[in-house]
Amino acid sequence: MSNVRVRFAPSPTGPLHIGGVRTALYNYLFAKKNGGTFILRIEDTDQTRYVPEAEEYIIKSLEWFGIKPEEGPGIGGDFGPYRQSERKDLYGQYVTDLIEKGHAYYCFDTSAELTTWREKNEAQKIYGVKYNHATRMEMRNSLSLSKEETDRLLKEGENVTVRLKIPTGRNIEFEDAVRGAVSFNSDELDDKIILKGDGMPTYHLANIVDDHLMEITHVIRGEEWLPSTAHHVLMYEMFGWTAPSFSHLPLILKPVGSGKLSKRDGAKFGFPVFPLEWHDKEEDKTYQGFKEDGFLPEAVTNFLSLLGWNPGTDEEMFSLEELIKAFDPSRIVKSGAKFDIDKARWFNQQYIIAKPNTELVDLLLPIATEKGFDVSEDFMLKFADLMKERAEVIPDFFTAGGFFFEMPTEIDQKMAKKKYKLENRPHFDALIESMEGMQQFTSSSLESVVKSYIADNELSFGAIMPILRLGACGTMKGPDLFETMELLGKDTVVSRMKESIEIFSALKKAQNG
RNA sequence: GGCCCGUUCGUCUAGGGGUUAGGACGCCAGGUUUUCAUCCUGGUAGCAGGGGUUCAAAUCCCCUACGGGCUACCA
Repeated sequence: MSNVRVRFAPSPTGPLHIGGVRTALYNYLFAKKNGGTFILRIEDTDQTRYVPEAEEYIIKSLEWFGIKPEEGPGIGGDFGPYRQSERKDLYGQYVTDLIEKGHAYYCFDTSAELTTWREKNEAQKIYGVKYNHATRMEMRNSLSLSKEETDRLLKEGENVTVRLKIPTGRNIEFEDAVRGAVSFNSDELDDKIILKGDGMPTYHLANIVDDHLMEITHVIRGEEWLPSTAHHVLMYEMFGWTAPSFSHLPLILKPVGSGKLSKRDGAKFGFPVFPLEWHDKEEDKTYQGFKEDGFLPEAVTNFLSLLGWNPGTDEEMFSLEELIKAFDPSRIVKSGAKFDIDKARWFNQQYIIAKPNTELVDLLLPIATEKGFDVSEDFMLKFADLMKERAEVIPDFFTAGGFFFEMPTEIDQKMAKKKYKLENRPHFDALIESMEGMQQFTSSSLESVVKSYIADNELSFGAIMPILRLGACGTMKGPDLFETMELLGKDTVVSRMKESIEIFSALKKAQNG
């Protein structure tokens, strides 16, 4: 029995984005690989940025991918509650502990004062001024103020925060499982706030306390946390706790340009950055998710797993189960990866092709119904089979295979003019007549009827086949013509052909003047 | 500005002293298919730059450049 315990700890400030999904995925894979436990913890300590729908969205998204937490809000577990807001009362004693040990101190500066202070410094071209060993005595806190003054201010109780007292002259070194040794000079670190004016802990405190209390053994999170890990390591030391192992994941970057992938990039580049649809109330805007854009969850996890990790072999098709077997955190890449939607689409196509037709129908039938097409499950089964190799995403079935449901209003006129010869009209009329007379309208009988007609009349395939396709489908692109016709059915094919031949003839006559 | 992390085809990556620097996506060409797609074959294209160390450097060291992250009473 392994005691590996990892957590995915998102902040419910909005929809989970694709980078978050990958972080969750790697945590999940690592836990499963080691027979450990994967925990979901909601870090909702920032009440100003809290978005009520976000938590449910996060849970639903993970569910869609098949990433199941064993402990978490709504799931339970022995280490709950799993929402930090519900753990609020628990953090106080740890703050007191740090203050008593002389590792933390009270501050009375208001945020407005701090802002003014920073601006004043910036005006003198001093950028990124820090609240630290060099400046703390100029500020209003329990270190710089007299005991009486401190007590008085504490009694008033307004604007009281608690900061970490970072020791000077320390070299803080820790081993990152992805990056190796990382070191910081403690003189460069700021005295981070650990308890806010509203009584809520900041990420830094809550995270360390909860990771300790929940017995987290491995912290796998985004690279944006690397700099503050120095603080975290120091805090473990101050508390006298053993720090977990740290792995900092490379960031997922924009496909072009620079910077990490953001919410707006989806709209900008025309691909989703969220798993599921998200309605942003503030902007009154709806963002499509991977699901709505017709991606399969298993394709997305496969693609995402390879963005910043590789198995060390040439293999790249991995189900979630196979990923668990293959996952090795030591093979996580150090540098950021640009999001490549083309590759994501390729993966999706591979998964569509491999997916059983019945499962495809589960996805396709509701869409067909929504579009107002009255079709049977059996029809959709055959449709899925014929179209699956032609779809990168689910909607492609309907854009590329729309003619299975209705004759396109826009037919490929250019091709019709090129391939249709007026003198062949009698042949098409004859072919339509033979089709009408067929008992069995199957692809094989259709094939023999058409092919023997072509042979008997010493015609070329090129003179007949394209027109048959165009006449029945309106487009040159599609699955095997005879199988397509079989699925379309005799009545549809015959009536479409009759109409089309008239149109083609008219087109040709107009062209000839 | 400061601190930290990074840099191999356009993109994702393998390769960690001796390799014709490998694979995948994309793109191009050919084959298969009466079309399209799938599939198959081939091609295209890369070690950021400069110094060291070494018989030998993509690989180890240093510098530079570039990219990224952090620098909030946000996570």
